Amino acid sequence: MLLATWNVNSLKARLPRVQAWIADVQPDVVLMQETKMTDKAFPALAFSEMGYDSAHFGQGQWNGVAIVSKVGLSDVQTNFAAGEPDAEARIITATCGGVKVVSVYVPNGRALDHEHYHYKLRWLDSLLAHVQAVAKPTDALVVGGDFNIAPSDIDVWDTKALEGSTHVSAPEREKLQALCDWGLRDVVREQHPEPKIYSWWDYRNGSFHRGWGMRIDLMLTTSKVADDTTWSAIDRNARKGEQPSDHAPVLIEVAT
DNA sequence: ATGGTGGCCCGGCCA
Repeated sequence: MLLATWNVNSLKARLPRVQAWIADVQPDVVLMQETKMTDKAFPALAFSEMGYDSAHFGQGQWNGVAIVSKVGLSDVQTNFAAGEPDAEARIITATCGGVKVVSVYVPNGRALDHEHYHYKLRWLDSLLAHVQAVAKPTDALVVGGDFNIAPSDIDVWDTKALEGSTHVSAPEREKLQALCDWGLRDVVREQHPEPKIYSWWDYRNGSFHRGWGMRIDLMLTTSKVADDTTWSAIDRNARKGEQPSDHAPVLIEVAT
């Protein structure tokens, strides 16, 4: 079972690239973020024509998350399953091929002294509560998406350039660690200890070509999935060419 | 390295 996560940065703008990528890679499940569209505008037909079921939680201009699957899609839950619902469309959960999957778009945070950063930290608390509500650590669970957190310094191109900014601060990394303490594992990092594996590069400054990236798109899995993961990768080729997203897809292959 | 891009939708916000 091949599962992917991809922040597409507008599914309207990216649909040709997304369709071409799916046709090429043939993933079983794709978790998407930043679709930036309403549920009504979501191109479910484009996916069903390719053999995929889909579920979308959108709000319009910003955010928006989706799950597409060719191994079944049921038990769809939009928003948090516990506590106060988020005002924004950032999380959707479903069961695909016997695996509980969650597509998440964690708030960016903007700056450490910004209110949005506190929203980010609260959101990560809610994510832990959500995970605890929908699964047990012994279940087969994948929480994938744009976490807007680089788990450690090896996940950024230059730690000095990022001092004092979001994505690398201790409080948000501790929230990520809390998810791992519950039972989630960063399976891509486990399989790839090497540096310079990034999933996002700013559109500005020629960042992609200069290698100025961060690994902020993660596939966190419980051990039931991690122990059966035979292969994983970040498809940086998808960051190249015409009208790319600023994020690359992250993939894991799980033996079934 | 604090914007030289690219989304949103059409002036400025957001990433």
